[in-house]
Amino acid sequence: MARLPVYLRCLLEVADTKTATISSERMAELAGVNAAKVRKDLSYLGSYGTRGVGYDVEYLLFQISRELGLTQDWPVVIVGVGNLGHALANYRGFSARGFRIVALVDADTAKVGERVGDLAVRHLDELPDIAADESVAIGIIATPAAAAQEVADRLVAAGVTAILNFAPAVITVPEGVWLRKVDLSIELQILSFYQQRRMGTAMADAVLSAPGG
Amino acid sequence: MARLPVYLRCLLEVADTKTATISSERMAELAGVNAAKVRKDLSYLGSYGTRGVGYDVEYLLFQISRELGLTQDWPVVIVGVGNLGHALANYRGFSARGFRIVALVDADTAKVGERVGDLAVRHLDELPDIAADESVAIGIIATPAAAAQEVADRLVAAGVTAILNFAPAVITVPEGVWLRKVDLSIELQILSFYQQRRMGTAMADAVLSAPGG
DNA sequence: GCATGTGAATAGATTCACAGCG
DNA sequence: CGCTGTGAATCTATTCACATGC
Repeated sequence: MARLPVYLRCLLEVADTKTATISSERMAELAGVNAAKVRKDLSYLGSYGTRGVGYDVEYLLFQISRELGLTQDWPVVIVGVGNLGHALANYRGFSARGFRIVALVDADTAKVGERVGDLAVRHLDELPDIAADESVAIGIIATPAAAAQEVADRLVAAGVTAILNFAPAVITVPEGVWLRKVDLSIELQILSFYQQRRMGTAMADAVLSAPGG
Repeated sequence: MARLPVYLRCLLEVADTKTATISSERMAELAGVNAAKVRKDLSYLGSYGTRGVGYDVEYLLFQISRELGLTQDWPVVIVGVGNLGHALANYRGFSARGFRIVALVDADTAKVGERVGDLAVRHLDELPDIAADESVAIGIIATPAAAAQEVADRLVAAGVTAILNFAPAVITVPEGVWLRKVDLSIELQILSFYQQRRMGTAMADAVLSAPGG
């Protein structure tokens, strides 16, 4: 369920305000979804609500954290230390949720040794050692598109079983390895698509409402 | 249709290899989806394929570009010039698709004047002027979560009708404004969720297959 | 013959509406 | 009485399977 992390964030905000319980309706408002959806989603975790009252904020926080595996910390390696790799390495949202960046690697020897925050960039060839030493569970690909598939293959070979791909390329991984992708350019193209359609209809409307149209 | 940009990218790659036509099956392979889905998606644009042959690569490229509104360029403003804002400002994938970053703005006066690539950071208060002068169509929010809603309100007030939100917060916009969000931390949490479940089942399997289990 | 385009079938997600419980 | 939990209804997306046309 891709919405659990959103609920988690909402609950953390609510917990700050010393609110003890929350209704599905209030939660839906905060999360920007339908109340029935909230209840159905939460019911998959078990019956953690109280009828007539709502959900206990602290208890639900714990249950969702546990379900998402956030009660343990996950060592993460970032491959590709360009602009995006830098930004991801410094992104506070990761550490706030128990994701610990344990290594930055790059294929470019010129970048090896460069310091980013607490870490020094290491070479891609060291990936197997790093993965083994640090028990890396998640790999982030922040390389150019052309390198993405090879990097994915190397991550898998090193034993990494979950990959987040920021490179604008479709990559394939073996059965049993989880893969998610974020394509920044695609997000803008989707917005462009809607803007484009708006203009199409705006023009059509203008024509239709024009005198004599 | 969120898959059109993926098809576009695949077609661009194929076009580089001087291939004149492409079948839905080959396209599906490149895009990592089902062939029937490709055909159904493309059929919404019109009947641009030839039975027994496939799709003309150049023609389809043009049709998809047009549908996505990529035949014109879209002025984009980025709000928030932290690590992520920097990375987005330098991201080549945007300009490659006709998205032109025309301004970087930040609420922090200490950042105003700082140069990032060709642009100097301007103050958030200048947003209405910038939006009007540059006909900004798309705004990108790369601020901390706490500032996101106010920035969105300001973008809307300045006439921006499409917003891409990178801040980890649910924001609301008026009817007629398109909003998409990318939450980096949520993507990792989803992977964590699957890893967590894998461990759960791995343990269950281990127990079940243990001698006497 | 071969690959598209598309109705029909299926699967999945969302919403409704209300029974059940505190 | 209020709010959860959930079966049923609805809507949307995906896949199948084949008629259609080059």
